[in-house]
Amino acid sequence: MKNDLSKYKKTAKSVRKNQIRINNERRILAAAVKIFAGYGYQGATMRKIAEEAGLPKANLHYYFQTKEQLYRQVLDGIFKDWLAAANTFDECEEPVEALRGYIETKMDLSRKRPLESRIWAEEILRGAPLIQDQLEQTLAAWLDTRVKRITDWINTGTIQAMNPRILMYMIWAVTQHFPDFESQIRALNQQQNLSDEQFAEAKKQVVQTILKGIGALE
Amino acid sequence: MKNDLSKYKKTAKSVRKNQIRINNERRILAAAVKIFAGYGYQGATMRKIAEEAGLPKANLHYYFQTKEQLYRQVLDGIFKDWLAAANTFDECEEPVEALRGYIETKMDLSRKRPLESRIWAEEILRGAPLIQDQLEQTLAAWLDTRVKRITDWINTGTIQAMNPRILMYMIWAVTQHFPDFESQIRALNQQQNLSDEQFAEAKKQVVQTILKGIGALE
DNA sequence: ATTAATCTTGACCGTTCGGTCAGGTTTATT
DNA sequence: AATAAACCTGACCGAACGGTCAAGATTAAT
Repeated sequence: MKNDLSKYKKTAKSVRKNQIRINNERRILAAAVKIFAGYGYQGATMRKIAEEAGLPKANLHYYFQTKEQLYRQVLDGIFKDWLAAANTFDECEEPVEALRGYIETKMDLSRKRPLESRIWAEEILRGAPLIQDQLEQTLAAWLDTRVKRITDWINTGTIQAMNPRILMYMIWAVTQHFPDFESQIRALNQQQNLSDEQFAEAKKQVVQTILKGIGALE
Repeated sequence: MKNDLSKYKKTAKSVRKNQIRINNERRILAAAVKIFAGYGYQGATMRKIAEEAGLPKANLHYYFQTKEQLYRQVLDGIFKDWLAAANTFDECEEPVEALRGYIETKMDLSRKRPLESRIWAEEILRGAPLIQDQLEQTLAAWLDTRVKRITDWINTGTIQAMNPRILMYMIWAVTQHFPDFESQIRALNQQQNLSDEQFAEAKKQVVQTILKGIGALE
């Protein structure tokens, strides 16, 4: 009842009034991303998130009734960004440009938002208890349409025969490896995160290897 | 003091006596792998592990003083298997056979022991708080020698120029993706885990794509 | 100016966590 | 047979968890 937005009268002033709510929800969500990424769902505590957000713990429960609801909203935001990264894939006619654009976009997104990538990875690792439905419906449908496009390319002889699903799994695996296994890569790189130059090199090599690996280059 | 093995007198009988300890430690470790993999370090509880092992909780603390020590032993076991998988890499002279063998061995290991792969992934995801030293020393040294071998191949013109480290990251990413993201793959595969045939196809395509991608095939 | 809605918060609650321990049982040694 | 070492376990502990709530403060509507 407390958080039922429908009771807001939609006057100009009450809409602006929401600014407090909007601001605080944003602060809390940003803090939640940091804490969930750093400690995992179970390791994250409402106390830590409240500290990070600079708000009393009870205030978090005013905007998000439970820890699980807060976590769900974080996951929803990640899922949307995740799917949005596919635009490049759809915009290009040519397989080489479509795949190159998609891989590069995913690499850049992973570089820019590593925390989100790690939250996603942990959720999948735990068996996707909260987003199984979205995976089975939204993501499965998303994948199906891309698989069809790749299959068309194969049938017209534009690229060599292969299983398109496995190709997509490989792309996801490689692009998400850099944020998800950042601490391992850092330990193997003289305790330094990849520099922008190193990351650019990695991106280039990933694109080259995959495109050449499926016979789309040279 | 209780668990100090050094106080065992090394007579024939006392060595056999250890059987109780050996059996129970094995049972507890096996249960710990299941629970840590299913719930993560924080989500796993000593109670759940005790239930899985069929022992009273206090008994776990008799063999492993703390949850963290139990977890460390689980991680150590995984790390050893992880490195042992590299034998194929070292046994072959030819780059194609060495890399193919290594990739296939890693794929098979991931298929056979997905729980261990997930525990490792979660530890890295959390920033490798307990195994940073091993990564920076043992694993870094391990990687260096393999990088040298690949560099030799490049210098002798056996394979094309590339960054060997990034190649290894890609191999790790792809091989570990299948167990780590199993629930995602399942959701995209009609709610069915990959069959043996599907997995064999994936293994073949992964090997082909990477080897061809670095110019080692055709 | 008054009322109502929204927001804020310290104090508190029941539950579960990792871990302890005393005292009993089983196994090995002599 | 007696002693000692190793093993077992129900009951318990303080700490930390997610979540609640009443009462006050702030903001919006009239």
